[in-house]
Amino acid sequence: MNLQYIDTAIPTTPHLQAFEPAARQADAVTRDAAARCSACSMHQLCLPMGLGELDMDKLDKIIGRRRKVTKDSHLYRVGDPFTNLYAIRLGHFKTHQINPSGDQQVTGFQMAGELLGLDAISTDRHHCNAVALEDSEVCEIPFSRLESLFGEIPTLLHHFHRMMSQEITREQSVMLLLGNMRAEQRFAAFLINLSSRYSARGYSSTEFQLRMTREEIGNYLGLTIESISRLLSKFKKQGWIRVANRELELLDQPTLKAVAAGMQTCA
Amino acid sequence: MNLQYIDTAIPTTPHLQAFEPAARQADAVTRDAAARCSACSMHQLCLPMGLGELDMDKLDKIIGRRRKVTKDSHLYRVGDPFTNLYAIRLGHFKTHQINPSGDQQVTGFQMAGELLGLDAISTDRHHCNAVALEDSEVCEIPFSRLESLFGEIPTLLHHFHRMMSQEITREQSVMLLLGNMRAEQRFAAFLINLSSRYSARGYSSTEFQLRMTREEIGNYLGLTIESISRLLSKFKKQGWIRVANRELELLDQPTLKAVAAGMQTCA
DNA sequence: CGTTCTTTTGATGATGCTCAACTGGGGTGG
DNA sequence: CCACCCCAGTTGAGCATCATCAAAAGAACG
Repeated sequence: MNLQYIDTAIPTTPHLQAFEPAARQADAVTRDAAARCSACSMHQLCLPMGLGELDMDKLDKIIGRRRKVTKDSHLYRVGDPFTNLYAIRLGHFKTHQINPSGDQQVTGFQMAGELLGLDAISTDRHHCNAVALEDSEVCEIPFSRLESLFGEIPTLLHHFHRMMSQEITREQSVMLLLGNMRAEQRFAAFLINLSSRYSARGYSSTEFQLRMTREEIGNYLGLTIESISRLLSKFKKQGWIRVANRELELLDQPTLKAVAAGMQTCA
Repeated sequence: MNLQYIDTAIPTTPHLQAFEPAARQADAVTRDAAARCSACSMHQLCLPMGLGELDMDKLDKIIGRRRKVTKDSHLYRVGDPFTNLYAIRLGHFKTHQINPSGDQQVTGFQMAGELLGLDAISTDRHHCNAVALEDSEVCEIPFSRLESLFGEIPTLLHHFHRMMSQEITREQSVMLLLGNMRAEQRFAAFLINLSSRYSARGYSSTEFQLRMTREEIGNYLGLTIESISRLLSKFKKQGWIRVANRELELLDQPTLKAVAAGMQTCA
C-alpha cells in the first residue's frame, strides 16, 4: 500500500500535494472504476444492498466523492453541520462523545461497509466525533440528495431504514453490556462481536488485528486500560486467546461465547 | 378517568367485555374525533410534526387503530413479528431486553408522543419487550403503509428520519451515562432528563410522578434498587429533591444539573 | 539508539453490590 | 372496620469488583 492520504481537518501538507494535486486526485477517484458501488466489495453490506444495476448507478451519481482520511484525523467533529453521511470503504473508525466534565466516551468502532453520521440527522449537527483508527477511505453521501433518491428507489429507502434500525439495535446491546455485564463478560462479548463482523466481511473470524488501543477498548467497555490488559493476560493464560500486541487469535470461541453469555467465568 | 382497558396479550376478561364489547369499542375509538392526529395534543412532538392538514389526514387514514394497553401488559415481546410502529398517545412504557443469562436490562422509558418499535425494522422482529407502566394508549402504525406514504409526503419521511436519529442520539447518551458516570451523576442525569421531557410536553418540570419502580430505575441506570433508594435519601437530605413514594419534586435543578455534569458531588 | 508512548503488572482502596432485617402503604378478607 | 398480608422501598453491615496509583517493561519512531 503506497497511497497518499489527504486529511480534511488538518491541512494537506505541501509534501503530499507535490505528489498529487488535489484537483487531479479528486478527478482520479471519481473516474476510478473501482470506486463505483457495483465494483465495491462492500456493496452487499453497505447502503446499495439489494439494488439492481440501474439503481446502483443512480446512487453512484449522487455520491460526492471518495475521500481519504488519514489515521488519527477527524472525519467530523461534534457540532459540525451535517451534510453528508459517510460509508466506510476501507479502514476503521471510532466515534466518541465528550461529556461536560471533559472525558470522552467511545460510542462505537466502525468498519468497512458501515455508515457514519446517522446520529446527526436529528439536529443537522454531528453529535459525536469520528476519527480514523488507520488510514481509511469513505464515500461521501450528500444526505439531501439521498433523500430525493428515496422517492425513486423504495428498495434503497427500505434498506436505509434497516441500517438505521440496526444501529439502534447495536446501541441497545451496548447498553445491555454496560448495564449488567461484569468486566469478563464485556470483554468476551467485544471479541465475539469483532469476530462476527470480520466474518461477515469475508475475513477470518479467529485471527485479526485490533485496530484500536487498549485505552479505546476500555473506554468503550466502561473499563480502564489496566483492566483490559489484565483481561487479555487472563484470557491468554486460560488458553482462550493468543495475543501479540495488536495481533489477536481466538483459540476457543465456544468458551468465549459462554463467558460473554455469563454461563462461565474464569477462576 | 373511568376507561376500560383491553390488553392484547392477556385475554380480555368477561367482566370487561360485559361493559364494552370489543367490536363496538374498536369502532368507537376509530370514529372518535379526538383520535385524529390533528386533534391529538402530541402532534407537534409525534410523527405528524410539521405536516399540513391534508397530509395529516392521509396519515390518519393509514393508522390502524388506537389501542389501549393495560398496566403491566406487553405491547410486544422479543421475537414478535414486526408489522406496526406504535406512537404513544397517553401513558408510559418501558422497553427491556433479556440477556442470555436471563436477567433483564431496561433500555428506555417512553412517554406520550414517542415512537415504539423502531429497533424492529432491521430484522422484521422485535428486539425488545415493551410494557405499559400504567394504563396507556397507543396508535398502531402499519409500517408498510407508512413506507408507501413516504413517497407522497417528503416532510413525513424527513421527520421520521429525525425521530430515528434522535433515538440513536438518545441511546448514545445512555452509553455515556453507563460508561463513565458515577452513581450520583447517573441518577441526577436521569431526573433532569425526565424533567425536560415533561417540560416539553407542557407539564411541570419540577413536580411529577415516577411511573416506574425503583428497581426499574436502577436496572436502567446500571445500579441496584438499594443504590437508588440511598441516592433518593441522599438527595433529599441535601435538599435537592422532595420525595414521597412515587411523587417527586425537584427543589434545586441547577445543582442537579451540576451533579449530572460531574461538576459537583455530595459529601 | 535513545526517546516516547503504550502496555503490563502489582499494591491499595473506594464505589457500589450483596445479603439481611426492617418499615410502611395498599389491598383483602374476616 | 380492623387485622393481616404482601409487596415496594429503606437502611445497615460487610464484601467484591474494578479503579487508582505507581513503577517497570516493551514497542515504535525518528
